[in-house]
Amino acid sequence: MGRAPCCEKVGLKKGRWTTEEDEILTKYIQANGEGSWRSLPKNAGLLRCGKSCRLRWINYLRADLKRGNITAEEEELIINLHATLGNRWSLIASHLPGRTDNEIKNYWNSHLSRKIHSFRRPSCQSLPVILDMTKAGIAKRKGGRTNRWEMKKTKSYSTQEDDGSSSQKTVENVSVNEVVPLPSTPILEKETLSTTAIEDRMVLDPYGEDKERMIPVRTSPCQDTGEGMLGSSEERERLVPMSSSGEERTIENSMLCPSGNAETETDIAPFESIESGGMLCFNDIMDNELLEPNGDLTLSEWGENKVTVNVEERENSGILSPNKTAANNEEIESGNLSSNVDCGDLNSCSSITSCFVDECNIDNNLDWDWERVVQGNELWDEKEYMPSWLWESDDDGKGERHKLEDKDFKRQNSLVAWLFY
DNA sequence: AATTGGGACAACCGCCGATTG
DNA sequence: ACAATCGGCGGTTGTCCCAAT
Repeated sequence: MGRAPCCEKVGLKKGRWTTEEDEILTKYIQANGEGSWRSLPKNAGLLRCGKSCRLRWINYLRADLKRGNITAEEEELIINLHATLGNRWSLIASHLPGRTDNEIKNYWNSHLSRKIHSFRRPSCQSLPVILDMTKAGIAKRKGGRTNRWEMKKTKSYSTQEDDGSSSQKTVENVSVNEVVPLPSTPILEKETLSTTAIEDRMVLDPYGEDKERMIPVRTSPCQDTGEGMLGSSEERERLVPMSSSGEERTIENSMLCPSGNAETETDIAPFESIESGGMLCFNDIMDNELLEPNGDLTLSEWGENKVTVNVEERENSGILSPNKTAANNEEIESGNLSSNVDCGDLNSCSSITSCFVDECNIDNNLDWDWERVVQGNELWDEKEYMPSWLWESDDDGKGERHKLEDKDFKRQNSLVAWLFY
């Protein structure tokens, strides 16, 4: 039996709120307090749904709301929190006084996700995605209007350049036809995902009592200096999980990326990373995609070593406890990860750092060769308009991890569909 | 000056968990 | 134990505005 609608929909006004309505609602709540949203419109004399009233009050009429643009500090915090919490906007908002979940969500979708998108790095070659739209045969635009966000960004940030902190955010000489990564973004990520953020995540760990867990902080493979979100590589190395006995357990960098080392893989680090921070890396996705019908998880990790792990065995062995599995499922079902096409836009992924950056071995000394990036443009397979990086090997040979068998052609297609639609 | 395309964001929708009777 | 209700959340849509053509 379906739920009754929250209110009678007939005769109710929809759309933008007028100042008169705002006044009525504000006065009513000031007089009677929040709550009883269902009956509020009737009592207040508003032709609005109770939910609509609540939303209007929470998002715009509350006195404690902060007005104005998101500051750099807030943006930093949002990025940090999103990396940890995923799309839990209300949780993120709770860390930003005066900001609402809706506001943050909109800001993320319109500003930050774009940044992340434009900085998406497709392979271990540390190449950002450069889509030659004319080659790819997509998104042919009529007009030549400059990307508005770029304009706004340039306009808005240029005024801040004086203090030297934001000059990195200005984009210059950007060719219209190319999605060129913002040179600033690595710095941005490096700055924003600092060790302070790690501490925050530790606090935020919903499984705080589980000492076996460690909040994984994914190091951006986009760092060209080896300094990732954690800062220096030494800092990353220091970040090792502690068992309940206080004994260090080394998981190399498997939290960030499976290393291909069998011993490391038994730690199933990527799965821990899922539940700890709601973060899923590319391999998580791949792993899900490659889940065999019999429950075996085929992990063609990083090439040569194809490791098959039976989920049941893992659970029994305590590597992945049932509740952890449940957590995984929850994450997956809740949309943080969907192995089907519904996931669609990468915006929907739980984490900026999890969706598309982590198929890379972070130990790679990442070099951003911008010239090559612009000139090379080899990411699309011209024959099929498919991004060849998905399964073509990296030049160091490790890249075979993404090279699927020919017989898996259907999977390739489904994976591509999942990634791009 | 009109048209067009797209960004920003306010608002809506549907689902879910908690609470209540 | 069950159904109804409520509040809250996240995803999506609709509308407004603006710059480019």
